[in-house]
Amino acid sequence: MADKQRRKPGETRDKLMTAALSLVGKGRHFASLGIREVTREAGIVPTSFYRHFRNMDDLGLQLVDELGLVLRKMMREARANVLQADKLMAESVAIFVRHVEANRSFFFFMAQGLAGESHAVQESIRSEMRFFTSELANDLRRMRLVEHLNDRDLDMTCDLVVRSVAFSLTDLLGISPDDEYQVEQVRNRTTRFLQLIFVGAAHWRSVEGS
Amino acid sequence: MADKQRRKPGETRDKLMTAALSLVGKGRHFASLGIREVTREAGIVPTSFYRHFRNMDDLGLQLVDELGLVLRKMMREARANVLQADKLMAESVAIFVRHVEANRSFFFFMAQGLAGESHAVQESIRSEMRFFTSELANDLRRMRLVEHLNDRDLDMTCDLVVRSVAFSLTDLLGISPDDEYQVEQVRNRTTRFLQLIFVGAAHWRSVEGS
DNA sequence: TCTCCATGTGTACAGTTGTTCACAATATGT
DNA sequence: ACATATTGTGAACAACTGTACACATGGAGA
Repeated sequence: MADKQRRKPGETRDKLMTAALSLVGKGRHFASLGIREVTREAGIVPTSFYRHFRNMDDLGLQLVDELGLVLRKMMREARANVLQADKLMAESVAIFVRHVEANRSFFFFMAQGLAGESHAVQESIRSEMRFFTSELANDLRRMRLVEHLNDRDLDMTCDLVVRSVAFSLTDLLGISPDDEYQVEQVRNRTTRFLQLIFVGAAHWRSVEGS
Repeated sequence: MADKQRRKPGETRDKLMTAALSLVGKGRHFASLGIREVTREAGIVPTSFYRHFRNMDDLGLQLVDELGLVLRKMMREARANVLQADKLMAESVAIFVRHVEANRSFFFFMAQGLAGESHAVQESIRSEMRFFTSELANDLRRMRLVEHLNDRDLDMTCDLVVRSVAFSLTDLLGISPDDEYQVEQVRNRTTRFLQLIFVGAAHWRSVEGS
């Protein structure tokens, strides 16, 4: 296959991606990063960059792919740990916050890419979010918590949920991860957002005709 | 006062801000703009930049101020035109979309600044959103549409509304403003988001204790 | 009217950028 | 074990960057 890797499978490649991510994590904006800057951070000579990426946009796209893995891991953990329905939202939010803190740079990158980056990166992130939305819809359907909603309305609900959580990401990244008080604030607010949305979903049919 | 202006009150200053905004409107990210680039676009010599701004971050902050004016104008129009409660949300969303199309570059800048920009710009935009949220809460209170909610819950609801609309901004900016079909899609989806939220708000008390 | 000061210009410079090219090292397939 | 394709290196380049300085200009307050 075209997938047989180089001698050490993408060691420098990883170093470059990690370096870019690290710069983003330090507050730099991905759009303002240059090739030389990234290679410098990675401890690599600038020319080597081109062995792995065509340009910075290319690197961005590959970062989105890795971001996808992070998101999937998060989803898996949520599926495994969120069992009883009553704590569903609070726990999901807690898991989300934990993953954000564990992969801060990745989520920085995601938040930045959502608005304004190279159109390709933007579309990829949006696509990841759509995937997340549809998986969430599947889960909810399976848990039989929303049987009165048709597919379209369920999808809308999940879309709104994912968006709200994604927006909370902005809050979360704006505060220090050590400021447990503020983190708790974000957790609570996000949880209440979700509760509000689901209260709306529970009573949605009754006003659908209006 | 310290406000007595230069001979022509901030003509070049405006040219620089407009130039930066125009570049952002063309797809560039604000964080990646340079002084020379902006002055070139404005038809000004690079050195002149320093007569008006200390650096690009400074210019960004002043752009946020102008953005505030745009938002206030939008709010005023909404207040004047949204009269009957039944069309409230659809009409508000329509007004929002119209303003975005009329000031595309400004909203591009806002969407970019929400995540990642200089911390000061980010905080300013967030502050604008908070202001918007509290004004919305005041209006709803005055219209007596949400009398069963206490202040805290009303504020949460409005917060979620503003966030949802702000996220729709991302959708809106991702499509061509001429693609009326897609714009209509965004309008409809956003409206349904708001309806879902308000259905939730209407039934909120009943589950508050849970 | 004269003077001052905010504003705009031109030149200059050292540092950085993206990218090319020829070359060195090395793991892989045979 | 050898040839080859893949990966890393160093030097080089022209283009661009932010910023400093000395200077021109013209409106406002006296």
